[in-house]
Amino acid sequence: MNVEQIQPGVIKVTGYDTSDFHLYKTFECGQCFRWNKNADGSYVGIANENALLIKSVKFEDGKKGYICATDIDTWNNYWVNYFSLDTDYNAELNVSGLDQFAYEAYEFGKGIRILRQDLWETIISFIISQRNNIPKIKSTIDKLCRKYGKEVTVLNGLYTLYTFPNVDDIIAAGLEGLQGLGLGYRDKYIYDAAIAIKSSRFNINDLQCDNNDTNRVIEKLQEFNGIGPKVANCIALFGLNKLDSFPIDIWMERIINTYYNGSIDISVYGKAAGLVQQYMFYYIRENS
DNA sequence: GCCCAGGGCTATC
DNA sequence: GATAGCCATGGG
Repeated sequence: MNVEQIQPGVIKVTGYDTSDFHLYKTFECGQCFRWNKNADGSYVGIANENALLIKSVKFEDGKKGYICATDIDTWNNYWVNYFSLDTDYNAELNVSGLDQFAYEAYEFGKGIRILRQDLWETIISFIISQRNNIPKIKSTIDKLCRKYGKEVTVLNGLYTLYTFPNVDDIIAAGLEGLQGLGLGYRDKYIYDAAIAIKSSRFNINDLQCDNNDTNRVIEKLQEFNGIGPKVANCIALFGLNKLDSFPIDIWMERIINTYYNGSIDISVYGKAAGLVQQYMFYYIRENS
C-alpha cells in the first residue's frame, strides 16, 4: 500500500483495487449501518470521531486506488486498522478448498473488508438489528445518533455527522429518552447494556484484551440481556475481529436449507469462516 | 393492508 | 434441550 498527500487533508491510496477493497460491497453488505453513499459513488462516514470521505478512482497512470479526505497519519493509525487492510484475506482463506456455493459467493463478494468497528457501537447496533430489516436498522440508529450523539461538522462544512452515543449518553437519556426512536422492545436491552457496562458488572475491555477463543467471547456476550447466539456472533465478527465467528440469521438459514441440506460444517472454512459467511450473506441478498 | 426483518425471551414440556 | 408464542416497528 502506498499513501501520499495530494493536497492538504486529501490523500491518495494505491496498491489496492476493488478485488481487495470494494466500497459498495464493504459498506452495503450488512455489517455496518452508518456509512452513506453519495451520488458519485463515494462514501462518507464517522467512526470513533474520525470522519472519512472515500472514493474509488482510476488514476491517469492506469492504477486503481482511493482518494480520501483525511490525513496520512489518521489513515495509517486508524483507517488501515478499521478496514483490516493489514490483513491479507488470500492468506486467511483456502479458496481452492471451497465448496461450490461458497466459491460462487466468494467470487461475487470478494472485495468485502470485514470492518473492525467500535465494540460498544457494534453491541448496540446488533441489539437493534434483531428482527429488523437493514433499512430500518439504519434509520433507527441514525435517529439515535442525531438525538444523543455529538454533532460534528467535517470537510469544510460539507457534512454534518453525528458520533455514536457513548455509555454515559445512553444512561443520561434514560429508558424514557430512548422511546420514540423506533427501537421497539429493544430499548430496554440497550439501556440495560449501558447500565451493565457503567456499573462494571460487565467489562467489555476484557473482551477486547481477550486472547481467548471465539466461542468463549460469544458465550460471554450472551450474558447481556437481549444478546443471543446470532447477535453475539455478529459482535464478535464486526466488533472484536473474530474472523472465524459465523452468524446465522434468517438469510443464512435459507442458504443452509437450500444448499447444505439443512446443516453446514463451518470448520471446513477454517479461521476465515466469518468472511465466507459474509460473502454468502451478501451474495444471497444481492440476488434476491 | 399485509408480510417480513442480520432474534431472543419466557413458559411449557 | 427442544419447541411455541410473544415481542414493537416501519420498510417494501
